[in-house]
Amino acid sequence: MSSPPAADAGTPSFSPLYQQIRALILQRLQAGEWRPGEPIPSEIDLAARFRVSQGTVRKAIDELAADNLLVRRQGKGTFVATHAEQQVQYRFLKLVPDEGTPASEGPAERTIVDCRRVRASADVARALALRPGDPVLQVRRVLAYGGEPTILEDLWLPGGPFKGLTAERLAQWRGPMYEMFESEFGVRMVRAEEKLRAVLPDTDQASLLGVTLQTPLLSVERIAHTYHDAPMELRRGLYRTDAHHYRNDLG
Amino acid sequence: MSSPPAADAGTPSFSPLYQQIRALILQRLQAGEWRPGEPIPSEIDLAARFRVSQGTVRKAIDELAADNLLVRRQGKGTFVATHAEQQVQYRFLKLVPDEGTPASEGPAERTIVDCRRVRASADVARALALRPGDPVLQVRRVLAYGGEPTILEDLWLPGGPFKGLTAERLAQWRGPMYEMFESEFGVRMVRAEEKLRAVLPDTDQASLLGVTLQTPLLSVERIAHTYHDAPMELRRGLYRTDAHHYRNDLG
DNA sequence: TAGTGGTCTAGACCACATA
DNA sequence: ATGTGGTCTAGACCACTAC
Repeated sequence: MSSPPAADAGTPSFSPLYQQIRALILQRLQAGEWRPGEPIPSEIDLAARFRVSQGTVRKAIDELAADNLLVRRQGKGTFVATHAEQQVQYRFLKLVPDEGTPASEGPAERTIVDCRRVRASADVARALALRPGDPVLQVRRVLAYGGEPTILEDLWLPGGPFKGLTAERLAQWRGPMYEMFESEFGVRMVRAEEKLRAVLPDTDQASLLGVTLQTPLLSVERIAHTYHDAPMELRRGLYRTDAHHYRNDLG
Repeated sequence: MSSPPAADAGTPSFSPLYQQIRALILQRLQAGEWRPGEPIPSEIDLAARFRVSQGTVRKAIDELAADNLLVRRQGKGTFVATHAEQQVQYRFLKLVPDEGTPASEGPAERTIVDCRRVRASADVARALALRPGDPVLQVRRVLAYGGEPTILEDLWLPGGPFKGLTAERLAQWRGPMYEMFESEFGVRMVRAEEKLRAVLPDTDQASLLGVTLQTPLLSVERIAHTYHDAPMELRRGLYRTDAHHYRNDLG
C-alpha cells in the first residue's frame, strides 16, 4: 500500500493509468475472453484485479463505451457490444428510405448471387493487408426492399478467419451479416471507413439492379476493421438512390 | 454548507447536477457571453459560481467538448470552439482528393455565381423552420481545385440572422464560410446532417461544372444547425467524384 | 436485500503553459 | 512561481435491476 498502484501485465510504456487499463481490457476483448453480448466483470472486480481505484477503471470503460466496444447498462453491468442487439443492427448501413422509417419497409430480401474462393487481386490485398494471391472469399449479393432491388454488394473476406463460410450458410442466415461474423467466426467489426462516389453501372450491375446503364448510382466502398484496426472486410456497394438516400450526421 | 448544493438559475427539471451545469454553460454560449475562440472561465471559477465541485463542472465540460462545442487545452484553459482553427477548418466538408491530402492541392478557388434575396419556397422553409414566403438569401457558387470546377453549391440562409450579407462580402472573404458566419453574424454552426444521392446534372449545372449531362454526380443536401438544434443553413452541393471522393468514418 | 452502474464530493499530485 | 487542465484516489449516496 506504500508504493503507487501498479497495473502492469506486459504493458510497456508510460501513459495514464486508465489508458493502460483500457489497453488491458482491449487485449482481453480481442482474445475473446469475454464474448459479444456477455457481461464483463464489474468495475469493483476489475479495480481489484488491476489494483487501481474504481474511478480509474470507470474512465477506461467510459472510453471503450464511447468507441462502441462496450455497452453500459445501469443496474445490470457492462457488456461486450454486439451487432446482434436490436438497437444497433445494421449500424454500418446508412441507406434509409426517403419516406418512412427503415423499420417500416421491413427487412431486406437477400439473394446470394455468387460466392467463391479466389486469390486476392492487388487492390483487394492492399485493402485487407494481405499479399496478392492470398486466398479470399468473394461474395456478391443483392438486397431488395419491397421487391425492388436496391443494393448490389460485392465483398471480400480473408480466407483464414472465415474458413468454412459457404454460400449455403450465408443464404440460411437470418439477420445482419456482421452478427454472423461474430457468432460463427468470432470476428467482431468495430469500425469502418467508407469512400463514396457517383457512378454508372456496367451491364451486369444494371441488370441485377433492374436499372438502365444511364442510371446514376451511389458507389460505397467500405473497409471494416476488427480490434486494433485490423481490416477484415472489403465491401463495394452500389446503392440505388431513387427512393432511398445515404444519411450522414456531422457532429 | 448544510443544504445540498444548488445550481438553479431557472433550470426546471430534475436531472443530474452536471447536466444542469451543462445546460447553464450552453445558455451562456448561445447568448454569446463567451465568443468563439475565447476562453471560458476556469473550472475552479465555474465551480465557485455554480456552487458545485470542480469534478461536476469537469463532467459538464467533458460532454460539451465531446460535442465539439468547447475545446480543452492543457495548461491554457477551455475555449469556445470555432471553425476558424486551422485544425478543424472545413469540418463539414468530407470531399477529399483520391491521391494526396486535402492540403496538398491547396485552397479552393471560389466563384460566386449568384447571390440574391428571395422568398422561401415550401421546401426551403421547411428545412429552415421558416414560413413559406419568408425572406431568405440564396447563393450559388463554384469551388475549383487546381483549375478544375469540382463543387457546385446552392445555399439558403434565413434573412434575419444574416441581414447585411452581400455577394461582395462573400467574394472578399478569405477562409471558410462558416468562419465568416461566426465572426460577422454571430452564428456558429455546431452540427449538420446530410442526405446523399447519385444524380445527373441539368444543363446549367453541367456547364458550371464543365461536365456532360451523362456524368453522374454526388448530390449532398446539408442542413446545418446552430445551438439548440436551430437550423440556420440549407446547402445543396453537387460534387464531381472523378478525382475526389466523399470520405466517411463509421465508429 | 444485494449488486450493479451513476452521481457527487474533496483533496492530492502531475503536466503543461506563461510570465 | 502561478494558474490551468489532467490524473488518481477514497468514500458517500443514488437509481436501477434482479432475486
